[in-house]
Amino acid sequence: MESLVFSAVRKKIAEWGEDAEVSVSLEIPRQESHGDFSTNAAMQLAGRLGKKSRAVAEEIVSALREEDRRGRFASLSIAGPGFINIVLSEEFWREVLTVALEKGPRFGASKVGEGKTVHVEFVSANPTGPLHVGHGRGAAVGDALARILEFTGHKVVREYYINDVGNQMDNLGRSLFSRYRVLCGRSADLPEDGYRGEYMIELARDFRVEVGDRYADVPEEEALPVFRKEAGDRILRGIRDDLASFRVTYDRWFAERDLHDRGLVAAALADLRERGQLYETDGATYFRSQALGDEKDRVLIRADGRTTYFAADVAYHRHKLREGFSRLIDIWGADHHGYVPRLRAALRGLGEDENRLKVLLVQFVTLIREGKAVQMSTRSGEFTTLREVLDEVGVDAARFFYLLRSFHTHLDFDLTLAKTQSRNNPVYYIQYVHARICSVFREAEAQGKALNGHPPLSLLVFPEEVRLMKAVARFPDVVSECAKTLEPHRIPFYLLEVSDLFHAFYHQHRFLGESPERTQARLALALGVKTVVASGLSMIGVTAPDRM
RNA sequence: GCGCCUGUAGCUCAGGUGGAUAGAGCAGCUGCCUUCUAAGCAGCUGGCCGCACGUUCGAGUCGUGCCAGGCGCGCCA
Repeated sequence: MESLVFSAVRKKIAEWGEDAEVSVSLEIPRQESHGDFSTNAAMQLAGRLGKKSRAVAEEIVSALREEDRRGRFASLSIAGPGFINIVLSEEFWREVLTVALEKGPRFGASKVGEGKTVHVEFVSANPTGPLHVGHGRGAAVGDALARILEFTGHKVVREYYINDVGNQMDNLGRSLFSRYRVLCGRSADLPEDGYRGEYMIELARDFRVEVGDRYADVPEEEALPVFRKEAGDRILRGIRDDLASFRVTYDRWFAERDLHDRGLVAAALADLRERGQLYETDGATYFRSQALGDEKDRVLIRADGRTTYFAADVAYHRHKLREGFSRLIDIWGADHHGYVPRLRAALRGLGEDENRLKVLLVQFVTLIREGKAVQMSTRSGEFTTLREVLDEVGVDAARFFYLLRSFHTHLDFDLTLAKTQSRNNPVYYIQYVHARICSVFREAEAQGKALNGHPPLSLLVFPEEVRLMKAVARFPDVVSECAKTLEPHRIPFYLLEVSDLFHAFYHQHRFLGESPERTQARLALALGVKTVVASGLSMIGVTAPDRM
């Protein structure tokens, strides 16, 4: 559709013998009265040709008229400084609606990603405590992107990287041991930087129910391996359950431990060493990251011989690239942004194409309740968990609110608004469209007017009807735009637009009670709307209810 | 000090590769339910797009410099 007009304009440019370097754009004007499409071609070309832009526009318009053998252009006009405004025939939009009805749930699906494999790593919170609201945003964004990429033909692997190695796990084990000892009636102090959240006490209680006081008097160093593992495993299980409740599932859970056990960290280090990227100072092994764009060189092996977290991460990304993914997408919290340059440096140091890696930094979330920010602090264990938010506002509202904002900006998550089951809540506004259409279909069925055969779409002539057809037709472009920019928030915004148009139509016109032909045509239109709404909602992981 | 993100209506935010009169929700004010779901519709009020230069036919959008907020700058993960 767009491409049709575009190529026609392009062709004219070529006929003039101009180099095609001129940047000509074709866009959907903000103002409805400026047509369905608009191009600035004449203004771009006028300077080059040394002619008046309106004169150039005249020539392009007449050329377009010749080109248009199938009568797709309802009108072509020149406006302002030389814009060419194009109005497509209503027949054109009916054709697109027909396509939407034929394709159903596959409408908007594409093959742009065919043959491409994408690895999406997201959340990957350390297994030291339950997921909080910030993780929820990463989960919503990562999952939505995965769904969008799949819909556009990519082969997607979703992965959770588990940081189950390092000081923090010892700390976690000690914290659990301490809580456990207290429950057993022994005295015990929490470690200095121990995890002091309420959940640790619950974990200790659960564990004690299973093993009794067996470890109560075992020396800490001896008990530690057991407690470290128990704590990590149990917390990870909780994370997995929370994510499942949030409708987020993974294809793989990748443990950092495995990288070490399989020798992948050593292999990555050896690789870098061979490429001359390492050197030693003060007993530690450094990576020459500064020369590759980082602000300074980074330690990979500490003076005491242990590898750093960064070393494992280098190995992890090297491993993923070697699996052959066309593209790696890492979704991180904004607090990790300083880490990006060193990781890119690592890829370059390994001789890999750093452009295969895309890191998306998701900005922070502030919970708002009754107009005031809810304070959070992971250290003291006082934070709002994802679970609590889900219990309070529900999965649909939570996912929707997380995705309603571009992840580049801070998110104020208004719990009070998300929770209201009223007209104020935009989730319901959209879901209501779906429920209303289903209701209409039920009623049509009951009256023996169900949709069948080939509805006479030529009866769709009212402005509200044409606007809806255009909105439905835009869906494939919205989806592919999301896949290109990796910006899922465009989906909810599109859905809100469609919903606006539908509710306006619904209020002004009736589906049933018109002539049988008109009823058929409008039911077809409703089905088209239902299709894109259901499809769009599924893209962001929100349900499309049949009734509300 | 350096780096990343952000600055648009009272509040929260949209504004495809620069385009024509800058949009939505909330909040506030008016109207509309004997008709397929009022979780809805129609309307009103509300703007120096942080500030200043620059690029050009044309800037919320691009560049530079300020100002403000958030987040980072470990042989932690």
